[in-house]
Amino acid sequence: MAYRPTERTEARRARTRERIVVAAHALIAHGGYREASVAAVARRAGVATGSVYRHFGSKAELFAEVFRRASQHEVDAVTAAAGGQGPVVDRLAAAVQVFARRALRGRRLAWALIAEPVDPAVEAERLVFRAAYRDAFAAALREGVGSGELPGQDCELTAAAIVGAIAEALVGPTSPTAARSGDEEALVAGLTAFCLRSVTGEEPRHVRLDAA
Amino acid sequence: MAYRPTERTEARRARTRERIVVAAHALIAHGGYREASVAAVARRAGVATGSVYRHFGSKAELFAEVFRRASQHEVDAVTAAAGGQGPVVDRLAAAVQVFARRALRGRRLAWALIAEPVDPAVEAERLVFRAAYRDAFAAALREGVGSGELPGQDCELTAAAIVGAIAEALVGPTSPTAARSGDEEALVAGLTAFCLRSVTGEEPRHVRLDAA
DNA sequence: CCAAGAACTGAAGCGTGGTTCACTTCTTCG
DNA sequence: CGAAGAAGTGAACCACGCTTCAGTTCTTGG
Repeated sequence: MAYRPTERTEARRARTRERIVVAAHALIAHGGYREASVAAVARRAGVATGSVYRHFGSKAELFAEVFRRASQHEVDAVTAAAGGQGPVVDRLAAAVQVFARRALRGRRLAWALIAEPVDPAVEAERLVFRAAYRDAFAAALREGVGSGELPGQDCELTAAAIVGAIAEALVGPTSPTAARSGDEEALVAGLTAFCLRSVTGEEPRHVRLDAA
Repeated sequence: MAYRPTERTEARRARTRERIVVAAHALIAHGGYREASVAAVARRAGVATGSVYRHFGSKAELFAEVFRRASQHEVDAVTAAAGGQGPVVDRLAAAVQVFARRALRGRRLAWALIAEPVDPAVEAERLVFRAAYRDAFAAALREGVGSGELPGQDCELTAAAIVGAIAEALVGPTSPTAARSGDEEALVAGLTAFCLRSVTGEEPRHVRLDAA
């Protein structure tokens, strides 16, 4: 025998792998899934297309890792904001704002993470990602309901609805013009107000309709 | 000259076209965009694949029409519910419930209409569709704010957020288990409560954070 | 019935983009 | 240095599904 992988070569290998992930991330953040073909990723990473398959079994596997990393980063920020020590309402407001500001800062990436069409393997990562967001909100909500700071409600449902509301308002196709114009702070403020009303508001009596 | 299209043949042509649209709709409602290949649509409609192109310039054109029809149907129902005569709060509740119940009844179709990846031409139809939903809610909200029934708020933003919240809770990947278990009425009730709180609730004072 | 022309057919064409693989280059160690 | 074997290369391959089109069938008016 003659050649055995050594620390040096493994480090180089790891660095190449990293370059591929970074390149894929950059391409997704710029032009979404569409722009991030395997060939383009390889070109940007400075390797041959075939080399991508030395590090990842498939395109989906590569993208799953990119999603996992990017989403972890985002979720950590929101979870931290929601999980502090102050009043629950303040923490929820902070979490909404962190979510919204970060999404607005990197809108293309946010869309890719939240809504852009991806193949099933990557979709599975997204599910984890969105569930983590939901859980961050749900945990704070449960705490608030438990301590009496918030009225009784289905915390999981409220949390999911909040995630959907933010996503729609920020990156959805019906995003109000404010999301595209410069007034991002107004949008964030409005969204915060919406979310706080939705968790603290009293449900008014209303007619229950049976018609569908 | 000899052959001129007559009423009879035009009627047949229209019927064939209709069968194609219906077939595409059925396939989408069953298995989404994926299952609705041109070949499958043609097979189900009882025509050759090539014949589809006698009626539609492209697959996207066909699907745009299918989306337009299906979405119009849904939006009409929501708009009617939101646009009645009673108190705004009741109408909003009714609109949410109509939206939710219909989506739950045909979940696969709802997903296709609301969230499933489609190509740009169809996406344009979806934009119209979601905007119409938003507008139905926004109109009622503006009325409520105008009459003093609801507290002041950015009605467009609230409406978009409500659409997002419903979509996420019903068909999104973070949809709570209730959406999959049998207890759909509880889900609808919870969602209604969320939406009403979000439009009627008082925004509590909270610390405005500057950190992103 | 026949000619003209429209509708229909379905197999072949084609573009796209992920994946493979025979070959080259590089690294290690006796 | 030279053999062994891993990493890297990129052109060719291939699957998939929309689209086309030459040939066929159907409908109409003379």
